[in-house]
Amino acid sequence: MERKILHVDANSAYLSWEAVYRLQHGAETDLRTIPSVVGGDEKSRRGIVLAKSIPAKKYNIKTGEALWSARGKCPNLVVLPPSYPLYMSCSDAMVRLLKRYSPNVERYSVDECFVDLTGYSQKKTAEEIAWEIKERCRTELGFTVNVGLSTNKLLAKMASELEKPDKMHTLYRHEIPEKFWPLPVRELFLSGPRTLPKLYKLNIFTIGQLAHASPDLLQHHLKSHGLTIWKYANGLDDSPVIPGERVIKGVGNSTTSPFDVDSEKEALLYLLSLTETAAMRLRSKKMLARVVTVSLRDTQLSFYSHQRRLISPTDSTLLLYSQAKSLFKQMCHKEPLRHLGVHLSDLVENKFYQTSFFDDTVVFRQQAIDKTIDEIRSSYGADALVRGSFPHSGIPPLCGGVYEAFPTMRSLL
DNA sequence: TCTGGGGTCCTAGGACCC
DNA sequence: TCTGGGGTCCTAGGACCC
Repeated sequence: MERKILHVDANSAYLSWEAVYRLQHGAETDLRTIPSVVGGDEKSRRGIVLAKSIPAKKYNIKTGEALWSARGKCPNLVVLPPSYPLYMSCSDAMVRLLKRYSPNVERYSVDECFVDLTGYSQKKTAEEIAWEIKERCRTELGFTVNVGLSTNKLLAKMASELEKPDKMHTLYRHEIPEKFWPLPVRELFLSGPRTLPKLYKLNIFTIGQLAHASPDLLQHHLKSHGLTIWKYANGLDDSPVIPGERVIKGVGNSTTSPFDVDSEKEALLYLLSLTETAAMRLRSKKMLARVVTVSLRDTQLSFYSHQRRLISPTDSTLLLYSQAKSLFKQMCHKEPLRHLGVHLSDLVENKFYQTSFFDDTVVFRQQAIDKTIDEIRSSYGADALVRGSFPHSGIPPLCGGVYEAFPTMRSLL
């Protein structure tokens, strides 16, 4: 049976949500009507554009661009700091609205959802539902969305991007030659900045040209990725809409330091801080990690990473930190550091290991300490308990800190 | 006066085994 | 004497998404 899949995408999500919130709290100007962006804090070197208004887009301001560069393009640009809890509640409201049409709602990211309407649209057509969702987001939630409708996730997602904002479009198979193939190939999902030059070299500039290229040729030049985007260009995708919480593959934390980190002492404090939050998230998900990765970015913006596979998986902050520490020492970088990260992966549920593997009393004691620390922090706040090495170090004791706040994303559909 | 932070998946090459 | 070949696991790095 042909599926009916919707892709719902909040327009300029962070910025729209800020605008709606501020209007509801007495603001007179709608931020969506003036050149404005949501951006990170420049003083701590996080100064990039996270979301932009449509007027800001007209100044050629791009997401991810440095704020100083954006101000160069538009001197009276309004810059707002991000407020992530607000975005999460807006995202939740959107998901709740969508679940009134089908239980099969997949939160793809904080501002994008897929809905599988197959079997849930008896009274109205899928087109009518898509239109109604778009209207209700605007009238009931106060922000506009784009809705794409097709028979698979890829085409639904591409349909939602055909025209913005506040639009509903279909992209059914028979519409592919007319609506999809004339688009520049850079518009295609998974055609990123590294792939495009390779496609241009093969004289592929539109999605249609990619669709008609030889899959063998593409595979030869782009490996499996070539075949993936060839399928996408032909509108082929059979990935399912997966409702509910996704099984997490890894948890990581990384941070840009406000100052260049040029001493091992400071670097290790950062790694402890990052490990602490990553391990807390790991424990809150009742998982253990088998692989620890340390990543570094130096002031030249070069990126390095080292990882290590552990003999047995663990969720202990101090065990994970001792691995991070030894990985860091092994990396013996030279340049001052700008950015540090700790990532925990190859996760397993901790119920399998909890009782049988650890008969080591040191490990038991460590688990008890971690549990107590987690409980104190969840009852009295994250800063209720701080390791003694952090005060006056200039380094926050719990870096990252986005605990359960954000939904995870899938890099593939 | 310097481009965040959270993810997922893929690939090449080396180690090691039989 | 002059080193096969297939498979698996591990690691570092790359690419992409929002």
